[in-house]
Amino acid sequence: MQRNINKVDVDVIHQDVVNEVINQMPDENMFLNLADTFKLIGDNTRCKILYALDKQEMCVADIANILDMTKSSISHQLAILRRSGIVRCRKDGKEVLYKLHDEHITQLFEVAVEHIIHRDNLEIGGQDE
Amino acid sequence: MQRNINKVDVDVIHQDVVNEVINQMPDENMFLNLADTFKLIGDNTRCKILYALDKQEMCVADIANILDMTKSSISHQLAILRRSGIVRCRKDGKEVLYKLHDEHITQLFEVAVEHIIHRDNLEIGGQDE
DNA sequence: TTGACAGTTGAATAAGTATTCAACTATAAT
DNA sequence: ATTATAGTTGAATACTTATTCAACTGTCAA
Repeated sequence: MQRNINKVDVDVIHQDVVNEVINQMPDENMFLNLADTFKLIGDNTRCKILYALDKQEMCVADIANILDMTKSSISHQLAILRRSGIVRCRKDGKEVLYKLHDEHITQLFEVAVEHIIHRDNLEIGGQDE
Repeated sequence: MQRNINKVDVDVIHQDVVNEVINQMPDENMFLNLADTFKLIGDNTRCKILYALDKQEMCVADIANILDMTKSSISHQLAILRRSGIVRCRKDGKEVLYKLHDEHITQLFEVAVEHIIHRDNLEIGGQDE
């Protein structure tokens, strides 16, 4: 990871640990991509849209109906998803049909659902380890 | 998924499709949890912190050094991660040592990295498929 | 007990963003 | 041609949130 002007307000506590971890860190660009990817999915509306499009190719009006929202807000969110490349669309007469175009998104949802279930189980069961 | 007051500004285009997808949608709460989970990881600073803590248990000052940021901002972000339960901490003298406490986060990173690499390959190779 | 250090915290600021609204384009039907 | 419908888009608003700053707590050493 690239190091710039020093913003740190402390001396290093464990220089060896710091050095070792710095060597294992990917570059700044990879983190920007990672954060952007999660940010993209990290919105209630976009979560629902992606989940719905994973089941079925659909037009904007249908998605708006399923999510109980306006066409405009759905269209705005679809534009964001389209620009990022994780959904594709095609015209069919007056309609525009959207579909999911990324097998990894489904995987991310599956892992996250596991995470949530696991976390909630721990909460109910109390703090064992 | 629960349906409330109607915000939709369109009639349903394909009622059968809409009904089928609605039946497959998880409840609102699951989507809130999903979005919150991704939102948590969807930040450049928190991405780096989690990635670093995945390698090594560390104190706040070390993390601040690795990310080249102030202790204060790191501490704020660690508090968010701690509240969500994906990191744990323990005191050791004057230091507070943090570590990752969730095996799924590592998995999410791995899938997301695959996604990014796959996406970038497609961009370079042009629009095949 | 005094000083130094590691970390936390609350308030303020600044930057980002989701939704709304209104105006717009494009396609289809009469 | 005209009208209705599906969808897009830009600007405005309201809301969220990351970082900074300053003051604070708790722990260790002298």
